[in-house]
Amino acid sequence: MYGFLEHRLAATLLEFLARRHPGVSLPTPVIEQPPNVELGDFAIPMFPFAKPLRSAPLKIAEAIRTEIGPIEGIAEMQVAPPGYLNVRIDRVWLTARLAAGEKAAATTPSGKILVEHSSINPNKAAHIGHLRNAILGDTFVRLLQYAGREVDVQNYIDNTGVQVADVVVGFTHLEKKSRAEIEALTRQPRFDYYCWDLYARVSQWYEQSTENKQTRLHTLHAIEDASSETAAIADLISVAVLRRHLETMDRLDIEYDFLPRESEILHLHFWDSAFTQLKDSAVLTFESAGKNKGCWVMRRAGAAKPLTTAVPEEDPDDRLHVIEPIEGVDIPKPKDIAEEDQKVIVRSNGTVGYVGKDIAYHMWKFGLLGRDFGYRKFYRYPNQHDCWISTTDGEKEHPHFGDVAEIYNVIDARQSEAQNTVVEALRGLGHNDAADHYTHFSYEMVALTPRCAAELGYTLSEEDKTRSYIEVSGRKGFGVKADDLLDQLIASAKKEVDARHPQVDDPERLRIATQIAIGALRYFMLKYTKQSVIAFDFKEALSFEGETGPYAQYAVVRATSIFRKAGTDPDAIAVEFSGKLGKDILAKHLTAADANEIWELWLAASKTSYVVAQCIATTEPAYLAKHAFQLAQLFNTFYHRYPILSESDEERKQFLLATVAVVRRELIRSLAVMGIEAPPVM
RNA sequence: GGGCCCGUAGCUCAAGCGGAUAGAGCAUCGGAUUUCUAAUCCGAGGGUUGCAGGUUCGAUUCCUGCCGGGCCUACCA
Repeated sequence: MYGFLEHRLAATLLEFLARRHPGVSLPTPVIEQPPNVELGDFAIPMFPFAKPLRSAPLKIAEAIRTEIGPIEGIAEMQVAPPGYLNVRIDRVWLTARLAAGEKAAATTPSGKILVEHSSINPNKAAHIGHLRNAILGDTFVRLLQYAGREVDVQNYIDNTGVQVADVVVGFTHLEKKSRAEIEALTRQPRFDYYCWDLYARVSQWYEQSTENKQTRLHTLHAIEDASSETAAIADLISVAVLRRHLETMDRLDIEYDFLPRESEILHLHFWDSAFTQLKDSAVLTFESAGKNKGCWVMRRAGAAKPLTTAVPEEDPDDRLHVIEPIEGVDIPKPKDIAEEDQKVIVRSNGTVGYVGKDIAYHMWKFGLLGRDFGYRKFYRYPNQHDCWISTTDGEKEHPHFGDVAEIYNVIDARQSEAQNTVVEALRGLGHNDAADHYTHFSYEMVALTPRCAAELGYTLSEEDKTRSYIEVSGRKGFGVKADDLLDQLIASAKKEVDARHPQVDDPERLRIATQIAIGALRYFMLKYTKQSVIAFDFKEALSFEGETGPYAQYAVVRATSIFRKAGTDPDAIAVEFSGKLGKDILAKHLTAADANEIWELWLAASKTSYVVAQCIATTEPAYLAKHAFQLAQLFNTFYHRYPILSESDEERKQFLLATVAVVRRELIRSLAVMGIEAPPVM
């Protein structure tokens, strides 16, 4: 509603100025909100018009005010020094519509959108870094759906890389387990935790001898042969861990539609198809000499001349790659600088790297590959929604995945180089339209504060102690597991609920505590802007007070309890106010002496769709978190200042109730987009 | 070396395309509960927006140069 009015105001203003000053090129008016409601609801700085119109800002504002004529939804305009045109919304116009529950005007019909998120390597338990990814991704999905878009959610499973091989090595070489024994272990409730520890042990074991390290290579090769025992074990492990990840994310109401796996990209020869096209269009070139001799390479944009002295040992930690220096390992400096402008896609031994497979996968996403996955049902959510997985020979009947016009990849900022390579490959193939609709939804990592690391029992170097944060490391088993954090949050919330509501039965108390825990966690991950590194701290994450999910949930609970006490239905009351009688009451109470404070609530409540649109345009869900918090904050202040049920003026009481009803509805909607439910009591 | 990101109150973070007096939460201190139950509210203190220039009516925001920190830069995934 708010955005609709803003848009109308801007358009009318520009049209007016263009008519009044034909032939003058004018800047787009900036529309913002004045510092306080006393001044109005929109503020338009006139300074940018001063030069082109060769007139003083105040004079322009005055001319607009007196000459522009009536605009539907706008009540009046005022000129304010040093050069603003302040605009007041027609309060009855807006509130009556808002009470009716209208959402923003329908978006222009457009195709399906594919969102890829989570993409956790299926070799160990999910940790807080994965939570940020999944929560950002899932919230973005909900934002798109709120705006009326159709969305497919995909979770890319990298099940053939070294990270899975490492855990296989752990089972077969460290623990000397048979396939049957491993299979029995996969049925443990938290098999992913077992793998978490084992993965860390394997990394240490590799460092003990070069012989041990050889095992990794042999295992990796064995996995590539789909008919081998090792491949069967790898599949057993990765599928079991994947199932655990789905369960963990389901605790947070995060669901997927399709799980494309790297094994199928390999076995269904996606790469062959992509490779042919990439060669034909000369995106890839063969190196016959030099450092990259025998490789197929891509030229890299804005490339680098590394001066690396210390370093690299891989830790292929999902799509969130962590690279850690290994002491005593010295890598020679690259000599030929020109070769550093190249990105190796196919190695000299003929095997294709990760980026190559990603290029093929993205060609498939846009329907440009000419091949498709096989599909079978893999996981059914409690709400009967099916999640599909890729296979080589699937079911005949399946939904149509891929082949979309627009995609979003929720992937850590550390991967932007790789993401750019994929986009450039698409451009090189002539698919500029696809490249233009490829969005890397980039965000910063979650790290641990030194204090948090110490709490987890890790001993830190003196250098680490001085850092503001320390990266998590799957390879070292250094991090906070997602399920552990959730368990801790639930336990903490449960204690409070138990103390406050002894009359409620225990299963219900647990249900409420779980909703609060999810609210706290999801809000925590959303309140930071994407480009901010979250330095994870238990104290902050476990907080239920102040700018938190439970604070907003509590506002809804309070609002709900007013209606329960009053014995009325909030939505019915709101709708009544869109009628003639309601409008009369609104007109009376919104223009009263103390009306500004209550009007602020209505105004804030009118912004949900506007904020959602902003979140989508900027791929920044944090704005919605802020919106929900502000609504809750305004409501809490209002709640304290205005006793509602004891209001003696019946008409005013209805007005206050309508205010609560609308704010409550918008708060519930906003929280729902963040995947947060308000419990019945708190 | 090159690319991307960050530096704002004691701490953690905000600040729509450059706009009016730089805002929240936490922490600290002082208040509010016969009420729609305080996971709440009210108030106070706390800022040379890393430093130095530049652009202009106006800069936390844009440009340049420093200082400090992070990530990326591999025939790993």
